Parts: sequence; structure tokens; C-alpha cells
Amino acid sequence: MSETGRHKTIHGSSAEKSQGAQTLATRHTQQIGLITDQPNPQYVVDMQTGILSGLDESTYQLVVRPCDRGSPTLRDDICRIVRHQRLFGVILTPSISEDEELVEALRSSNCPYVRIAAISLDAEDRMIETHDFVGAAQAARHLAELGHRRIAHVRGPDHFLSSHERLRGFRMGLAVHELHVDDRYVLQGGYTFESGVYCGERLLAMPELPTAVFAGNDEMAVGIYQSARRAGVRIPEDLSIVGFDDGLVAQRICPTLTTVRLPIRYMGTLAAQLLVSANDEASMEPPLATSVIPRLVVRESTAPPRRANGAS
Amino acid sequence: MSETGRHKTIHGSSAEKSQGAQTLATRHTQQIGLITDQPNPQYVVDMQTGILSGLDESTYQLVVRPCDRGSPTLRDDICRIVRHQRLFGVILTPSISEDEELVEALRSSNCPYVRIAAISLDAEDRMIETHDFVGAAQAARHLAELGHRRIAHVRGPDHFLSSHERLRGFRMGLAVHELHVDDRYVLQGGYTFESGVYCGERLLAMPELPTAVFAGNDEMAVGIYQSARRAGVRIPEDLSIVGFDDGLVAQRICPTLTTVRLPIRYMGTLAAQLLVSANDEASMEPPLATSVIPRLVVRESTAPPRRANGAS
DNA sequence: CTGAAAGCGCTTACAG
DNA sequence: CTGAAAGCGCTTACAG
Repeated sequence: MSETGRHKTIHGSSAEKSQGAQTLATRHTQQIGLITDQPNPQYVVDMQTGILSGLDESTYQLVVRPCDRGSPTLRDDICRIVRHQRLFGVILTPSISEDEELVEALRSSNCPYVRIAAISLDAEDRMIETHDFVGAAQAARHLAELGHRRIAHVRGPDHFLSSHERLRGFRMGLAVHELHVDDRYVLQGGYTFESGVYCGERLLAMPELPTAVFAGNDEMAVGIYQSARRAGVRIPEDLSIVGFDDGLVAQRICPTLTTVRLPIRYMGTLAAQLLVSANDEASMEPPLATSVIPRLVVRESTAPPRRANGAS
Repeated sequence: MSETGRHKTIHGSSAEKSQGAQTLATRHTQQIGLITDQPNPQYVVDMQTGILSGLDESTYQLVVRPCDRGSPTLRDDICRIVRHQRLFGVILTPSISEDEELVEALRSSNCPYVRIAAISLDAEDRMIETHDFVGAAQAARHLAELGHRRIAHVRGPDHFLSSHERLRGFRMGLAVHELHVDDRYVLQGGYTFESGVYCGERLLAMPELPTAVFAGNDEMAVGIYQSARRAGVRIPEDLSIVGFDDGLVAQRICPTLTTVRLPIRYMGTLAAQLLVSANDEASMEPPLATSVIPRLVVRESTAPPRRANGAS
């Protein structure tokens, strides 16, 4: 009657072990945390989908932790979770990925992490770089090549690295065409729809209207659409607009939005592979790349200025 | 030198225990799974946010499992995860929540679950009901009260319960005003933007144009916007449109969309509390409600028909 | 190289 | 009611 005590390990089916026992023995789970303060739901879902597909054949799970970067207990909260839950590691997206104090705390907790950010902020095997400035430069060149000369930029808030990088790329892109940025045409928004409306209104109240505007993200671009419509300014005939993100709204809005696309899902997959391969070399090869390049998607919201050769 | 073997349990700080050991002893984790086949990213993120806030002071974590309802291995995959990961329980959203076979498998695996659906499909303590028909009836009444008589409906696919419930509510709402639904004006879409465009085109090609249309969700409503714009049909002057969901796009699009709003975050909170309180009665009181009512949000896309009293 | 044993840190039935 | 002990199912250092 001795039925107990015999356990068959079914080889080839790696999912048969007990997580709890394994966690207890190894002192870490097979869970990876996604820590994010991104307000854009599509970004979050795409990132999750990408991570999950990077974790595909493995037995790792994805635990989600949205957070508020403004919270004073943020770092403590995250560290407590990491320690208590014994997360295998975490993936950080902008802008929380740019918080050096948090990362320092993670490091001293000995918690593996991968940061996603516009530029390199850390060791190569802990970073996915998105090179936002490349996309911004493409946007600027696209507008310059259409013949625009008075090109405005509505940038994001100062505390986002992407905001600086997109502005930098914008400058670079125009410089290629020997155009320089007129600072009066660079307005600061907050990456929100409302700030887009507001900045759009200010732009359209200027004595010399810009003929094109590069918005720091799609949300603000859509806000500018609204201010343009109210002011009777037609897109793209009177005003060309370029966004950044290529969210769903870019294809829903009329006219469809020319914008810069970041391969968010792929970034998630890379981040997951990087994180897992770091500590677990045998079972999973490291990702092919740790870097990703944005790409301009041209749609209906950009056209040559109406009097490209007129007296300006 | 006997430093080992002494562990202080810090009372009042419930997050100090080792998850692994607890899992091993109790044979389930403190993780709850969110199983979803929702294509709408905002729905997913709102649901996650709501669940997390329902789990707030507890030590439970949220593990995400997007899935494909069409997959033949779906049920096996989920059951394997439930069993192997020892999930505490799962929350199911439409349409996966409507899959009786999956639920049966969960039941026989002894895995607690909460289903979110338009109507009751299960025991009261395993359901969050969203009563979609109430919102649809409000939409229909709103249009009827504006004076519309030829009101179309673009419904969702057959295999969504919500699609039937929204149609039912639409009928009910019109019946209150002694209007009956003309079946020629009920078109079937797929809850996608593209199907909205297509159904919009068909509607606008009819000999007697409807003066209003209730779309089964926002995505299709936005598709109808596009077909209307192409056909030179003005919203709301020539055609009133009502959506369902109240996604972000509803406020971004021009004119802003009158639509039915479901409190998705709150639903997530309720589901989490229900799931946790079921097996863990002491630590968390059961939620106040297991039912939720949608609400019409009137914006710019609806207006009286142009010749409400004309010869129709 | 192989295999038996200790230990990971909890919970829970059980002896006192 | 209280407290010592067994057991949850793995991993890993260690003895053979």
C-alpha cells in the first residue's frame, strides 16, 4: 500500500515542478515584475504582450506593478515587494526607468533589472535603448523635405528623458537641412491631450503661424488637431502635424496622423529575454539586440506648405 | 555564536512572510490571475488597475494571462498554469468568461474564479454582472427622445454575449417609446474599427437613410464616423451616433462621441474583493455589490434629426 | 559521478 | 490553550 513518496519527474515538460518548493529552495520565484508609471494604456498592454511572448516557452510569469512616480514611498514599496515576493527580476519602463535612486535601491537589494529608456543609462545588459532622437530626426526631416520652414515643436515635460531626446532629434533633423530651430516655436506641453490643445492654441495665436508642428507624442498631436479645428485651420493644408507613438488613435482620427512608431512589443520581448538570460544563461540565449530604432509612418496629416515658394 | 534559528515575526506588517514557504505549506500562492482575451487595451489596463486597487492592502499579486479564445489548447494551457503555478484564483473577462467548458475545467481543478459578464452565468459569488442591456436601453431612449425614428444598430459578433444583450437593450429602449426595431437597420459587425467602416457604408447606401445609429462599441462607432465623413454625411446634423465603452477615443474624436460607460476599474475592484473574500473570509469583507450599471454619457455626436417633424 | 540528507520558512494537525 | 514537530517539494552542498 505504499503509494506515497514516489514522484515521477516528467522530463520535457518543464512546467511540472512546484513553484512554491522551488522558490523556497532557490529563494527567488520565477516571476518577473513589470514596473510602470506609463499613462498610455496601449503602451502598457503592448509591453505586457511583448514580455509574455519573450517568456513564451519558459515557466516565468508576469506580475504587474503600476506605480505613481510622485509617491514618496515609491522606492520603499518596490523594494519591499521585490524582497518579499522574491521576484526574479523587474523590467522598468519610462519614466520610472529613469529614477536613479530607485535603480540604486534595486541594485543594493540585489534584484536583477532591465531598464527601457531613450538613451543608455546603465550597463549594456541592463538596458533597452529606444533612440527616440532618431525618430524625432526623421519627423523633422520629413517636414523639412516637404518644404516647411516654420516648424514648431510641442515638447514633453522636463522630467522625461524622451522629451529631451525628441527635442534633440528634432534639432538634428532640421540641421541636416540647414534649418535651425526658432525657440519661439518650441512650446512645452505635458504629454497630455489637454496640454496639446493649449499649446496648439498658443501656436495658432502667433503673428507668424508655423506651417508644421512636430508633437512630442500622439496625445498632444490630437490635442493640436482639436485646437486647429476650432480655429478653422485645416490639416494638412494649413498645418502639417507629426506625432510620436503610433497609438491606435493615429489611424482612427481624421486625417490619419503621420507619426513615429516605436516597436513596443518587440522591446518587451527583448527586455524579457535580456532579464532572463542574465541569470539563467543555459536555458535561454541572450537577445540579438538591446537596441531598437523608431520609424516614421507617413499618413495624411502632413503635406507641403500651401505657399512653399511664396513670400514668407 | 548561535545566531541562527531565531526568527522574529513582525506583527502588523503582513508582508514580511516568505511567499515560497507559505505557498509550499498552503499549496496555493497569493497570486490571482487575470485571464483575458479582450482586444481593447484600455479595458485591460483599467481592469488591471481596478483589481490592483481591490487588492490594495493585501499581499496578493496580479499575474496577467492574455489568451486567444480560438486556441485549441486554451483550456489545457490555463488549467496547467492554474495547477502548476498554484494560483489562488482567477478573474475572467468577456468573452473568455463566457466559455463554459473552461469554467467547468476550472471548477474540477478546484480553482476559485470570478466571471465578469453582461448577465449572470454562475453562482452569485462567482459573478460580476455588467447589465449591458441597461446601457443599450438608455442609448436607444436617448435617440428616441431626440426625435429619431429610423434608428439603426450595428451589433457585435454572435459569440459575444454583450452583443446580444446590447441588441436586447436597444429593442427594450425603443419599445418604451413604442418604437419597434426595423431589422433591416440591424447590421452585424465584429466589434472592430474596420467592421464599423463597412457597416457604416452599407447603412449610408440604403434607400432610406437612418437618422441615428447605435454602435455596439466605440471602435465601430469611430468606423462609422469615417464612413460618414467619406460620404459627406455630417455628424450629428445628418446622422447621430452613440457608442459603447467610453474609451479615450470618445473624447478625442470630433465631434466627441455620445457613448455608454461601464465602470471597468470598479468592476475589477469588485471582482478582486469577491475572489479574495470567498476563500479568505476573515481578512477581507465581501464587496458591497456584485453588479454594476452602465451609464449613458451624452456628448456632441447626438442631436435631433434635421426634419424631426417633416414628412418621413 | 551518483545518491542520501539537510535545509529553505512557512502551516497545521497533534501531543501535552 | 500552548508549543514542538512533521511535512509541503524542491535545490544544493556533501559524503561516498
